[in-house]
Amino acid sequence: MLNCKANVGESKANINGSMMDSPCSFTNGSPKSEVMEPEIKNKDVFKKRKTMSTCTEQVKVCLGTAHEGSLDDGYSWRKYGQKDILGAKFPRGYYRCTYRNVQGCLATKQVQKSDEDPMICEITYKGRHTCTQASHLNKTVIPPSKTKVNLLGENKHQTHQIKNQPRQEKIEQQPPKTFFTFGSSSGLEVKIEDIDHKEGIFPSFCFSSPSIVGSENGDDNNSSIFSYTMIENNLMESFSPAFISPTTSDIESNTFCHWGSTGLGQSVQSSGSDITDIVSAPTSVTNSPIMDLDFFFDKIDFDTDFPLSTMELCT
DNA sequence: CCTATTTGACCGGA
DNA sequence: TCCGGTCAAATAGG
Repeated sequence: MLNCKANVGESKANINGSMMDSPCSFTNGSPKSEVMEPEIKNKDVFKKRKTMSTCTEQVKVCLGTAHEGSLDDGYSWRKYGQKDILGAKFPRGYYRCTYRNVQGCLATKQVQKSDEDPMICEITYKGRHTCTQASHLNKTVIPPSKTKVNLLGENKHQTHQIKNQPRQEKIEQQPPKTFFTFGSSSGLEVKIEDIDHKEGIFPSFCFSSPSIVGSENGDDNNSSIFSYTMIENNLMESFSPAFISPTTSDIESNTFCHWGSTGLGQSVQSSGSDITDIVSAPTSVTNSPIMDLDFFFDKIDFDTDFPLSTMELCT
């Protein structure tokens, strides 16, 4: 955990410059540890409310024709409640990590459909995964054949959003500092915003579906900027192995993004700080040298600058 | 039988 | 008192 903090600090990845203000309290040995220990002695206080709101991450996901169950961030979740929220058209679902009891993982998430667009799910993550989920590691790299990712830095409140909005490529007002863009104009757009904290709690997202190749929508992605192949062969090679390899020996996933496939193009937007966060964690574990991602991301605009030859590799 | 989901009740902060 | 979050019994599914 100290590493976590240290990395956050060192990784100048914090474009916003506010990362050091993070209230994230996931610090080993901290008396304020959020770990909720079962209060066996006193059953009356069993339902004592947790206070782990310091680390949250909000994500908006457009489901398209899929249902929310198909959303897969790489972790296993178990639903423990559903609640009608005042002023919201749709009930909010409450999920906790499947391994809560087994491994004491306190990660939770809330899923609620957007009022404005039922196709959009707002997912709020709370807490950090302390579990080690094999499924998470296994699912790491199953990207769609053609994707377009948009990772952009946000200055406002580091909120993560994930969206699938074919009609709007970008809705941010702030000039993006860095971004990838996977997927076509008709694809799934994923926007990630980090609201309350400066650490990436969930460094990766996986929108997986059984159909990856030859999906009914596969032909719609001809306009994709680059494909997974391209990412793997070109983009990812630009990073240290510790960063890109989902199969490294470390338990903590070193993967940056998970791409499953819905058969639709997908795009991901993430703040640069998150990218750094993602990188930082594995770095602290592996001690592997890692390149300066800020430099990297600041230099690249995948929408326009990626070599055409690379695109051709993807076809 | 085991695990996951549903759903009404309960808790407690605002 | 309201309402969001959680619990846990009932239920469903493999």
